[in-house]
Amino acid sequence: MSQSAASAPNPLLQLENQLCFPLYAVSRLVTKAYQPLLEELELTYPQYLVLLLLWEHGELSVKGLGEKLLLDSGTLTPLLKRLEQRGLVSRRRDARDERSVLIGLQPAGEVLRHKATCIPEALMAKFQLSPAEFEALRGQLNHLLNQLS
Amino acid sequence: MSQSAASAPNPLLQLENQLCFPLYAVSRLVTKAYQPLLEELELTYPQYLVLLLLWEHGELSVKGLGEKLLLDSGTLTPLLKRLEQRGLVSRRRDARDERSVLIGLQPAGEVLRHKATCIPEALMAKFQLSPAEFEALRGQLNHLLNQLS
DNA sequence: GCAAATTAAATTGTGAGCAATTAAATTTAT
DNA sequence: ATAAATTTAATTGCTCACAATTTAATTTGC
Repeated sequence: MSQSAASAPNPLLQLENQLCFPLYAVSRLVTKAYQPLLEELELTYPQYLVLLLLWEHGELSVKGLGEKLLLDSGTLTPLLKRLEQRGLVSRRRDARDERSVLIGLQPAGEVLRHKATCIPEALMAKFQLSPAEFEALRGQLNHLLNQLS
Repeated sequence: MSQSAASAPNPLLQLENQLCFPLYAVSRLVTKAYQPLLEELELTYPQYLVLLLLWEHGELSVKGLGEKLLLDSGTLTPLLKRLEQRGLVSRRRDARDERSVLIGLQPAGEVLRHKATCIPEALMAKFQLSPAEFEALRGQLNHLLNQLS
C-alpha cells in the first residue's frame, strides 16, 4: 500500500491548483525583473517603493510609509537608516509630536527621481501583457488586496 | 517653484498605478493569511510549500525542489536542515550522483499531511473570491509566471 | 584516459519581513 | 492634574531570499 511515491493525491494540496504559489513566485520574479534597472540606482525594490512614495507625497512619517506599504517599523527603520546613510533621505522627529519620525528627501534623493522615470515603462515591456490584461490583473489584485487588508 | 510637497507628478511613478505593488503586498498578505493555520503545524509558508511538493511527489532532489519553487540552494539548504532537525524530512546523497541530495519524508512529515488537508479550503474562504474570479486570477498569474520564468 | 567545462550543494554576506518586546510621547478618563 | 491607556519608533531574534563564491562530482571534448 504505502509506496515510496506519494499516496492518494489530494488535488487541493497540489501546488499548481493553488493561488498562493503563483502569487508568491510571480511577486519574486517581478522583483527580480526590477533588479537590473534598480541596480543602476543602487536601490533594492522596497527602497524603491519608499522613494516612489516620497517623490509623490514629499515628507511622510514612518507610520505613513508603513500604512501605504503595509510594512512596520521593524522593516522600515533599518531600511530608512540605510537610505539616510547614503544621503538619500532625511529623518527628523516631528516637533508637534515627538513620537513621529518624519522622512524627507535629501537633494540626492530628489535627483534619483529623474533616473527612475523610465523604470515603469521598462517593466511593462518585460511583462508582455496587453493593456487589457494588465488592467484586469491590476484590478483583481487590488480587489484581493482590499479583501485581505 | 520647488516646494516641500512633490513636484510635477509622473502618474507612472505612482504606486497605485503599478502592477508591482499590489502583487508584492497581496503576496505578503496571503502568506500572513496562512500563518495562523501553519502555526498549528509549526511551519513557515516556504516550509509548507516544500512539504506540499514532497507529499505530492515523494522524494525530490534539492535541485528538483528548487526548479519547482524557483528557489536556489542558498534558500533551500538551511530551510531543509531545519526541517530535518525537526524530524520531518530526510536528506541523503543520491548514490547514482553524489552531487545530488535527495529529500524525503520522515514519518512525522507524512503525518503532518493529514493535518494540512484542511488548509487550502480554509484559505479559499479567507479570499472571498467567487470560483470564476479565483480561476481568472490564477490563470493570469500563471500566464505572467510563464512570461517571466 | 584525462584535462576542461559543467553541474549540484553548500557557504558567506546582505537586506528584507515580521513577531514580540521596549521606551518614550501623547491622549484619555477620571 | 494625573494615572492609565494608547500610539509611535526602535530593538531583538528568527527565517527567508538571493548574489557570489567555493567545493566536490560528473560530463564533455580531445
